[in-house]
Amino acid sequence: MPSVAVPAAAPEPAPSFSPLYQQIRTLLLRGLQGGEWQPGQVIPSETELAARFGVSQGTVRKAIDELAAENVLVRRQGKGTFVATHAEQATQYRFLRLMPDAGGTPALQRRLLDCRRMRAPLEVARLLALKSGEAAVQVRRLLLAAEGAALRPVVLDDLWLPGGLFKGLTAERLQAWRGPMYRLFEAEFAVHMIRAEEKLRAVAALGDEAALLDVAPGTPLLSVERLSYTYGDRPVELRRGLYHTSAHHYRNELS
Amino acid sequence: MPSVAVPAAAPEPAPSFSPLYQQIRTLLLRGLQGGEWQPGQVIPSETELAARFGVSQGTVRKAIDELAAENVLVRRQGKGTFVATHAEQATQYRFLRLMPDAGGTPALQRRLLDCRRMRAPLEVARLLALKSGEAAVQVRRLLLAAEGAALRPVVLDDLWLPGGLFKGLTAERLQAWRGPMYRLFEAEFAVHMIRAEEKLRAVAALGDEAALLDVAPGTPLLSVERLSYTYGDRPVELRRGLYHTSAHHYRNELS
DNA sequence: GAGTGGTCTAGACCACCAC
DNA sequence: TGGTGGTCTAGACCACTCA
Repeated sequence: MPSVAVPAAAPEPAPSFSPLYQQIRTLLLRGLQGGEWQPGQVIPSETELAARFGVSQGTVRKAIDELAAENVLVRRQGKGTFVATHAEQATQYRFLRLMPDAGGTPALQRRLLDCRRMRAPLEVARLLALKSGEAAVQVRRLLLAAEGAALRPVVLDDLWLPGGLFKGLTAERLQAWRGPMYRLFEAEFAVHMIRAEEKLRAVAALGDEAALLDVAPGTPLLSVERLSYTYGDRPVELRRGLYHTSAHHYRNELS
Repeated sequence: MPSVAVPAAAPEPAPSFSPLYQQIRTLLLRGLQGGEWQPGQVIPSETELAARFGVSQGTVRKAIDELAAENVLVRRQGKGTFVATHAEQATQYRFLRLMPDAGGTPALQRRLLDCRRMRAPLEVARLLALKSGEAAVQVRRLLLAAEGAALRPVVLDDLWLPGGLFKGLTAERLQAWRGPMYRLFEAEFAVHMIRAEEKLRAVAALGDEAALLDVAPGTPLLSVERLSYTYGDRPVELRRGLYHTSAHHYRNELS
């Protein structure tokens, strides 16, 4: 008779069982979401977290393992575990899968075209989970690749951001910023993109798009619609990119 | 003087240190490559493998964890660990990222257009690491989606396979096969695709492609060039798909 | 040399599955 | 009821980093 089997009132009724390390994972995410640890900073050591949460170091390790696999945390042997950031060279264009056909790394320049506040269009509001009529910031920009001596436009990006989160985002602010846009969002607006979903399709370049990308109207372009999420699966950016794929391609790995 | 610092001839000179669990991982991969365990079958239990390799169960577990993360193995609690296969419903179109805009699952029908043996074209030979002049099998087929009562072509696939591996692959064989093509490759030719790399771009439909996809010439199509690999990073399939993305899109997740 | 993550072990117990 | 993977622990030792 190993178990006494008393069906006493369970303290956790419906959601039932969840492994300890998953609970620790949730606590870590809560700390990240609450800003207890900032992007680029170290979090406490595994031993310290284990003591704080009252579990063994191995359990904390498993929680961190998962977050590291999702690129939310980054382990560095001998140094500690860090909050992922879009600041570092290696992860600068973490979400950009565009590659030059010739090989090598992208090396793109930016050109800001527009930045304005507006009422979120219906579709944008729906995808960003905004109330109808809520404010949004729209940004339009070009990415250009050096081709010999000339600069050739390759990507035309249109972004929509929740106005409430991005108070004070202006063209001047964007213009002055050196570095990846997502880094600006982290540093100035405490918005940290941790994952994204993309929908790709082939479309024909329209008049104004064609002009900006310096292609003939009707040229096939790769349309990349991206919805980016922060902690808690909250959508915080809608981006529609048009990629001119004559000398570049979108790279993906499947397994 | 804790270390004696005798620069004796090291037993493992250059590649140096490799964790035990990585070595176990390699041994497991070797077993898979050698056909010791077939797709869909169970591999021995963690305890048994631990005994066989002379390590602890936890070390085997970590090796299996990695292979499971790469979709090479599949864990099933209470049942065992299985070799991944393209046979099961859930993983039937493991490498196909095409989704209907309306939502839901693809539900596509196939139509074989062509299957012939030929000398591998230069570019194909290069990508598949074939010797120049070596035989290749070329397959062309359509995928069609039900749209109301009608069937609309959505994908035009062109495949090239190494002739040496796919002896006896004929149009009749393909025609008669019910189920995913990758499952046929597993079952009849012992070729197991475990990962793939894709390059996407937008292109204009050419005359014959347009006709087959039932679109006007010049229509933008999503070109998906896929190189699939089996164990040991050996390329075994080159596939070029043209996706008509008016009612479907290519879905991707970033993190 | 102190502190961090990385590896490895051994053993206990739980949840799921099949017989 | 027995076997499987899943969780959790505790402790040892290694490799890397930095002062």
